[in-house]
Amino acid sequence: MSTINIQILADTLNISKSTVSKALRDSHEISKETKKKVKELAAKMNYSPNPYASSLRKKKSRTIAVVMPEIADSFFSLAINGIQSVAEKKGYHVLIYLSHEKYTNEKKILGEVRNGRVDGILISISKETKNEEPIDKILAAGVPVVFFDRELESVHTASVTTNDYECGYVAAKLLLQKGCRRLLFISHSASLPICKKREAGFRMALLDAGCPEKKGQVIYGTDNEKSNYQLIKKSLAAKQRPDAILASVEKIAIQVYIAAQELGLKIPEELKVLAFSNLETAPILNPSLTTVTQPAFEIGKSAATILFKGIEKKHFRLENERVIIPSVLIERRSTSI
Amino acid sequence: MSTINIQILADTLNISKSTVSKALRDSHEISKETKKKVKELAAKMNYSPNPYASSLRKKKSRTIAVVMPEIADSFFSLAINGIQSVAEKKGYHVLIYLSHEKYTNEKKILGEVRNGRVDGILISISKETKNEEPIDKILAAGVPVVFFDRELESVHTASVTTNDYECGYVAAKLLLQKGCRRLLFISHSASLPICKKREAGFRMALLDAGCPEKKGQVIYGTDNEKSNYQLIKKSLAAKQRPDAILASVEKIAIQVYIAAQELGLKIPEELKVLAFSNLETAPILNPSLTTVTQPAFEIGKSAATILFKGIEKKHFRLENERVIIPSVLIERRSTSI
DNA sequence: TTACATTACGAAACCGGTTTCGTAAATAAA
DNA sequence: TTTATTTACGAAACCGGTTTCGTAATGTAA
Repeated sequence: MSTINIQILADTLNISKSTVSKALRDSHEISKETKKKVKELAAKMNYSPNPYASSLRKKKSRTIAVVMPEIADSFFSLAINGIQSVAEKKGYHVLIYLSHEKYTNEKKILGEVRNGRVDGILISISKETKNEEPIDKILAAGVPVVFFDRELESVHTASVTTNDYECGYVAAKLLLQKGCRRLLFISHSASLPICKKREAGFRMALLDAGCPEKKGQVIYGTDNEKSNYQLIKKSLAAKQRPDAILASVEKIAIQVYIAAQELGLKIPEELKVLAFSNLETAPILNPSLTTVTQPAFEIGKSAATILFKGIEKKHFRLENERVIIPSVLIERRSTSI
Repeated sequence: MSTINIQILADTLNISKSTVSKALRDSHEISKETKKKVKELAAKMNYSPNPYASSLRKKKSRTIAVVMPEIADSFFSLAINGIQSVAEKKGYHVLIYLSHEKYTNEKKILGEVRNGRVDGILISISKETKNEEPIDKILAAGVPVVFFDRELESVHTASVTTNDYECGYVAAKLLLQKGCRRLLFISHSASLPICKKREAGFRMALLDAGCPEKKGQVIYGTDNEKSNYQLIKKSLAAKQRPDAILASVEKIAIQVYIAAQELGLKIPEELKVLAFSNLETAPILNPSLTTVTQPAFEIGKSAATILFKGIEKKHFRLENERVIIPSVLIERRSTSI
């Protein structure tokens, strides 16, 4: 903790601390000579004002919070990159919180950022989250909130998402076009809006193609990679095994590859695979993976941009901002005929 | 910004704010009944104390900063995970800063966390960083700093790294054992200690194997993926092309795969590849990639643990802490004979 | 009954800035 | 020359907590 403060500067120069404060922030009330003296001394003494003292008085923290389920995931790291790029330009600091997909963690986190710690919040909700109360409390406290990717639809605030329904539809359609008939959608959540939309698109594509609804055409993974692996392996080892898998997230796709490899199932000949994924390695997988690639960086960037509007413009109506940035389907070998 | 503060609680209950403050923190000076009243009202009003007011008085922010070159990289996201897991348990908040491999960015960031904003700093330096001044200033201000992965050796403080020299040696040795003779080490920096150590280990293995030192056996990549791709492609297209590549970082390995694919060079038959990498997809690449896998999570966890010792124990001597957590060589198909 | 200790609380200082407001001195306008 | 205005600065309040210290009321020991 630096022991040098504005009072020391003032005493050293035999002026008042108000003068120092104003001089450092280029107030018109202060003469050029005084400003020069003050700034030189400040530089010499490596003085930098305590941000919390300033925050207390100004009621602005110049800090935002990013609340996410996890970080070791291509989508989320790219999204943070996008968020950070905007925050950096604006001169804001970024606090990172991980819910680890638990509602209770998320609730606790949200309780800790409701009290002036941050000027705004970007959040991608946990799988478990259904209750809007923690977020509503934040909004009630006047702190702007923007959802990115995973939203809670019942909360009236801005969101930046991608066209999940369409992507689910298009992905399933591609698999159908490639001649697959026993499609399996492996989702990482039965309740998250993004997953439900992808699932709905998937189901609709099957209906449109005249495929009868079958039970077991959608299964739900967990957060545990091993149990997902078991689940997938079991499903791929069944007599009536799927001939195509659509994975809702990259972590599941990886387990599908491993399970298929383990079982000696050839992709794409015996099993086609398509995944929602931001894996940089998709083009060099064995075989290269067809993906629905989300604009992760742009989602982060756009969400942050909207958040800053909400922070800086008092009468900006966040709840009217519902941005949808389309994902891109990139065909690769894992779905070739 | 929540408008409800300790004064409002006090007024509502017709007691003083000192009593409220003490009651909320279970001071022995306050009677059970008063504590109960205060806590109930606080809960009812969703009161949560302003952390910056508290920080100002206590001279503790319960916040740490993590300064890294980038975040969209498996190593760094896993490291953050490790850091976060410790911070969470300790009840600390985590600020994330990205230097984007630029010294000037890093310097600016370090200037902004020297003033009470954080109680400690975890840093992995940028490629460009050679000057210890910004970090020394922080240490001089009494803020503990711990390096993780990328350290600045001239600064006297704690560091958590991996056994880079040995890994460089072992990796090269493996490639030699597989019959390769024209090894190429592609490094992402000529100056970073971790890269220099890996390179030194690599060179030593070649010497020990009686391979004459050749120029061009080590080349240096940039931060730009396209230019790395060009560099690699050029090198692989040369007459005397390498028969094995050791990549110092996963981003480079990916470009090697893409370039080899583009040139129709078969891995591992015509080119063996080994990379320092934390890619989750290493086992399912085409072909699966032999890696030196760094204990990213553990490095983050260990660095954070040491940092908190430095924060909490006044007389803990950080400069004596030099932890080295070994990496693991995992053989896969990309180096098979 | 007196002296001393304990309990429970409030007033005020404090952390380190920012902001408001008052004012002396210098300058401009009348 | 007098009055109005501008310039440049300082004193003090303020942000919202925490902490120190003083003290009235009650309890306990001598």
